[in-house]
Amino acid sequence: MDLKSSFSGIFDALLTKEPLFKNKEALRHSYTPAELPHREAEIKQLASILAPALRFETPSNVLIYGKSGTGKTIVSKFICKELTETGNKLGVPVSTIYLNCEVTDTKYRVLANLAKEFGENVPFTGWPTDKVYASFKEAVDAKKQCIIILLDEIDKLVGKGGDEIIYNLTRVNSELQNARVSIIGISNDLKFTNYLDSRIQSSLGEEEIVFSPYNAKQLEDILRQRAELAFKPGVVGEFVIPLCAALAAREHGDARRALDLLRVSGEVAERENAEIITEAHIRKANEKIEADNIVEAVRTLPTQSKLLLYSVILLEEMGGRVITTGEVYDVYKRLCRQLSLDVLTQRRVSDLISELDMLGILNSSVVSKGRYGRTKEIKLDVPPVGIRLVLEDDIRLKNLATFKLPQRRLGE
DNA sequence: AATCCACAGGAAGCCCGGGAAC
DNA sequence: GTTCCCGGGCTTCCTGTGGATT
Repeated sequence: MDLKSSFSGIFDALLTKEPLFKNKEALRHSYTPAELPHREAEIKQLASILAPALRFETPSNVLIYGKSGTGKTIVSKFICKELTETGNKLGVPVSTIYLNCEVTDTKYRVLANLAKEFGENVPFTGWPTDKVYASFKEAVDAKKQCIIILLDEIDKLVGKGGDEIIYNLTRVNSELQNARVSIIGISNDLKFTNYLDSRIQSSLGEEEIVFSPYNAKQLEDILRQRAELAFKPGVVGEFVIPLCAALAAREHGDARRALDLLRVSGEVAERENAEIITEAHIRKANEKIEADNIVEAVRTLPTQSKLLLYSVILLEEMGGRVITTGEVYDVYKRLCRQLSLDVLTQRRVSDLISELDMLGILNSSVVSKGRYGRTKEIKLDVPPVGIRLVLEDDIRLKNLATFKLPQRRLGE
């Protein structure tokens, strides 16, 4: 086989091929368009709450609710940017800090990050939390200024001692001489406040804004605006945007999902050397996104969870009865021995199974089988064959491909 | 009605690695 | 070096439980 002749210039061909996009960035989540359609009311509301900062009064704390992809983050960031800029123009020092609590999900980390924003040198671990707090306060209070702290995904903080932080931050003003601090909390979880201490509830939720999901029509407008920027003219047919919008609307009106869908559709079409996006491309893109999400979720699982998942797959492949925690644990123990890995306790395994359930990889429900005890009934929620391959791709699990479960004893 | 299975799932605390301070 | 703090994964110990079976 003559590799050289058949493949030389392979990149040339790919480069000269005319792409359908003119600016793919416009479809990314990080892209902030000049206008945010269907969020005018929320923008106005948030702006009026924060406006006092420009008169050097402390704005109320705000809680913003809404499901993912409803524009909470983008609107808040947008307002904060405007606020800082206006502040600069007027000579009023306003600074805003954005923190995503999914990453910084403990009180220490939140404080450390905040302190760092103000130039304090705080190690990412090591100090007592009080000290970090003190250092943060000192840095903030160094000059007369208004500070708005944007805590995204604030719901991720509760239960990890993060409530304490929220409480401290909402009352830090009483300990400050010069600066003023306000908090904007952004939560995906509508019932978030239920888990909070009532003292925090009242101080954090002085103002509340709810972002409702976009409907299909609104998603269309958003997509249209972005498609205009992202694609070359004539690429996006009449039906493309309504279809993408409709598919995304089924996922609780998630604009991010809609944008992903549009982008991936374009990529699929491009790869097939098509000149316009067709319905088939969109359907394919939709499946691809779903599959990619699962694969990514499985691939990044910790080893023990992978092993558990593998156990479930083996049991499922044997067919027959429903799978219970005890059975999974048995198989899991064998796999561990085979790979000479530590065996976790059943208690821990039970938690791991629940985690897999939350990730949507498994489906587990607690059932009582009367005399035969109470257990979780476990079902796989992903295609077994594909996922099995993903798991076997992990170096640590390589040897599993040859592992065989002993046949079940007869009569059982 | 009482029993009892096969776990669920809460509470507390251990251990470890990372790091600072002394 | 020793001693302290933090967070995360994990174990130990525990109490709770729905309903088939006795």
